[in-house]
Amino acid sequence: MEETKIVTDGRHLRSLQTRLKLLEAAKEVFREEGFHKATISQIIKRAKTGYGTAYVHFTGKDDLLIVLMEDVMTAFYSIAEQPFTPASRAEAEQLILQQTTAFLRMAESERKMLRVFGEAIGVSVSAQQKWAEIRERFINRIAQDIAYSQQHGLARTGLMPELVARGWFYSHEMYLWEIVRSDHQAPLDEIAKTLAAIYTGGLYS
Amino acid sequence: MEETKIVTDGRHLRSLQTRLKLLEAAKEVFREEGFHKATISQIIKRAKTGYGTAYVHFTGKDDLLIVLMEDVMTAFYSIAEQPFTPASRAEAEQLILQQTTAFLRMAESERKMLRVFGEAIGVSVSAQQKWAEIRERFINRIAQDIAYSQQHGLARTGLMPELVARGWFYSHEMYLWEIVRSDHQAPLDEIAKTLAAIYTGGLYS
DNA sequence: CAGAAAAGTTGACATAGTGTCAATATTTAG
DNA sequence: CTAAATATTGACACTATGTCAACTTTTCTG
Repeated sequence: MEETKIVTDGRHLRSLQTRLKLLEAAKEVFREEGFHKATISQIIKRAKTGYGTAYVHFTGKDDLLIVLMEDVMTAFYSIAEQPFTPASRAEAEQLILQQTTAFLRMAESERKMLRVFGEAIGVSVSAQQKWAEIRERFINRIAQDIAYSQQHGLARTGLMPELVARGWFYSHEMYLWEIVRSDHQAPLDEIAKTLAAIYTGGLYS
Repeated sequence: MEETKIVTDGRHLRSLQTRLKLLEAAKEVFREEGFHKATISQIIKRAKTGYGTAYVHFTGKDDLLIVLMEDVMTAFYSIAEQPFTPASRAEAEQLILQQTTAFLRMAESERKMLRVFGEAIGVSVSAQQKWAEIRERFINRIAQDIAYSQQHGLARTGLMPELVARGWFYSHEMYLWEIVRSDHQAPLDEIAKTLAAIYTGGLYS
């Protein structure tokens, strides 16, 4: 049974301070340099700690980044967990457009850290796992929404909700990275409109 | 004006031999170790050349891999360049399912090298660029196909072909990486069916 | 065909970063 | 005040990269 105890212990307090200094420094260095170019030496220098200290508090660069990602993750989760109980097809379409838009806007508002994270996903196994967590949570939730629509006679049956949800998330995820890198040509709303339209109505209907 | 000259020159011949030995060795090492774990030392050892030699022929590990990707790329291009001139909506749907299936099967048949390439994309800028080339070529071609369908009254208008094509490719690309990593749960044909169904008919039609 | 020039090959070296650990400093407890 | 517990530190060993001056092989030329 794990328990979060409030520690007034001065030693733990100092340790906690150091940990926070390191996290703060890491955030700055990551934003300025990106994941690959950022080094432990840069981080400890800015945090004003010794080299080894970083390895006492974190297992390495990945670990440092993953802790920093928690904030961004909660924002993601709040989008995924939006209630979805439409009574009509029109309402369903509206909700989906809303969710799509919120998802893409996130890319814009959290651009800096997501850029670093996107870079890390390619390199670090633990960053990859963390992202997979976010992704699976999203996909599960969307799959639930699809099942709901199918059960209420709003959406066509005969397609597996989990597979549709995965396809949905994948196209959104890639557009997210595009926006994070500022590679996108079209305005954000146009992208959201297109994604939602294809997902709900398809190209040939 | 560039020209491919046939060289009978013994020096160039030796050089070419070395280059090929390096490429062959690199292919083997990459497949066995993956991109990150593979080292130049391993490669030159297997190619039986000196360390510096690798850097005479290639600018680094990325460059070596990119040359090896050419084969895989041509296979991809042949799928993208399949003719698409359907006369009816049914024919269009059939062609799309075919293309989707071919794309996903590629992931299976070229799994080994694609796995390495997928790893490299996260690390190496040049691998990233090479993949972007493949992607853009695909997207352009699909956008053309969509425009064709729109112009012939088969597909709905009011959506930008380029944006739809991008969404299409993105969901396919991610499923491709999933298959490459053998992470996929559903059988390949089920995935293809779902992707094609959503793309053509949407979820709510 | 000798020997100079050109082209190709090589491994030792400088550089850069990681992660570890024995020594050191600080805090708490008796 | 001293010993034990905890936290911090930087020097060190290690791994890999990319460069370059020296060396080898091939071609050219008188």
